[in-house]
Amino acid sequence: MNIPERTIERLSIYYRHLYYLAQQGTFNISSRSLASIVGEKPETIRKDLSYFGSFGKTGSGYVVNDLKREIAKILGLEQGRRVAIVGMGNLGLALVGYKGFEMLGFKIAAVFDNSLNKIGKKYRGRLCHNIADFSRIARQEGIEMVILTVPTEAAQEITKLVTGSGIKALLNFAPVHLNVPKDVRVTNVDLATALKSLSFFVSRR
Amino acid sequence: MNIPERTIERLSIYYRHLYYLAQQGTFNISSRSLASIVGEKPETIRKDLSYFGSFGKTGSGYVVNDLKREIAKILGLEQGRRVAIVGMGNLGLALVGYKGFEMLGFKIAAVFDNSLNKIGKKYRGRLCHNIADFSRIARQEGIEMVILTVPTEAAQEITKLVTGSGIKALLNFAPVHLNVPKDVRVTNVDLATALKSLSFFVSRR
DNA sequence: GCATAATAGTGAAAACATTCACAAATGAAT
DNA sequence: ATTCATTTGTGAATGTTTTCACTATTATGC
Repeated sequence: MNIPERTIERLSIYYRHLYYLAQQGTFNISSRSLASIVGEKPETIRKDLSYFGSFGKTGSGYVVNDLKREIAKILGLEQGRRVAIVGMGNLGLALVGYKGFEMLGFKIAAVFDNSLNKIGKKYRGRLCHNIADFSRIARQEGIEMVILTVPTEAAQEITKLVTGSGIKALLNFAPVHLNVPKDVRVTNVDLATALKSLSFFVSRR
Repeated sequence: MNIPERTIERLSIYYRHLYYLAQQGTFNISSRSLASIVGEKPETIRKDLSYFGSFGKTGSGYVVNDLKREIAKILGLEQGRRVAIVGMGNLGLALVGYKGFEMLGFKIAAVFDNSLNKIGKKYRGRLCHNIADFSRIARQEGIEMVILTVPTEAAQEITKLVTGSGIKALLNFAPVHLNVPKDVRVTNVDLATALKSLSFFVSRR
């Protein structure tokens, strides 16, 4: 069966809210209530979950902790994935300090740059490595995913280096389309694009 | 006619690449070449454009500058929209310095925070205002869109303040679903979610 | 224990988005 | 001038995602 991409995105969102709910001690939740929290429709949530199994109980809904665990399993969050950030500019720096990542089971295990000003310095307790050493250190640290916050001009070249070292998942903040081998997954986060899309809706009001 | 949401997102991406192409002096481009640059199919590009008119010329493709201008018109980028950033934490700070915004016709006209440590300070040349004065300053500065980089706990409350001042477009970085009046548009950028979605694809390899 | 309300799960229908495939127009080459 | 290659724009076909609507199950109140 083919699982819609949007389903995966939504599962991530459900996960986060289940995390909050668990924290504040909520035991049970119906698809209806969860829907109103996450801003979706109840049937969307039920359908999304149905791709992976059936986790609820007719009449009373879902057990928050169980559902949270199931989604973690689906998304592969249980193993505490190890992530590297490449590019210690403003954005990279902001992301090293972003609590959301660690909270959800990601471990920022290494950071890289190519500038001599930055290599050897510590950023929130993490030693900045020379990007030239990526391959060795990535292996050593068990890096599985890379967050790319390098300047646009450098993005493609560094992508080549990184995928050449066996990385199969990239979160790319540079506003370019990266050419990668077929088995590598890229997710683009394009801040200016998000803003431009919004602008369209401002215009047509 | 109903324009697909993805079409709008893609137009933004086309726009940026047309901008680059224009800068480097490219005069003409076919849907085929543009497609390979932006990572889409040629017919997707043509279909996307067809919702708004017909801008190409059979046999020779599109004039880069003209198409760029047309898309700018569609997305409402021509008027140099004025944007405020609310929340001068790490992420807000990184975004004030993000060149992509200004380059594409957005003007970061004001920044806000609620902390006395930050109010009155300058961030990349912009005076940080007290969030309590939002309404007045937004009117004064002609703010149309807000980038929200406040802590999760504060996001809903500040959204209320901001929409209460007549703002109709929000780019939200806080990982919550914001409740807003029907005529307000919210785009969520959720960094941890993007990473989690990627994680799924790492798992299933 | 029974009636009523709440709720999950899910095929089927509807809505939405992409891709195909081709006609018509243009450009280039000779 | 004619042929051939290129390319757009677009209906139609296909594929994908969401929503509907219903069944079956569980919980609750009396």
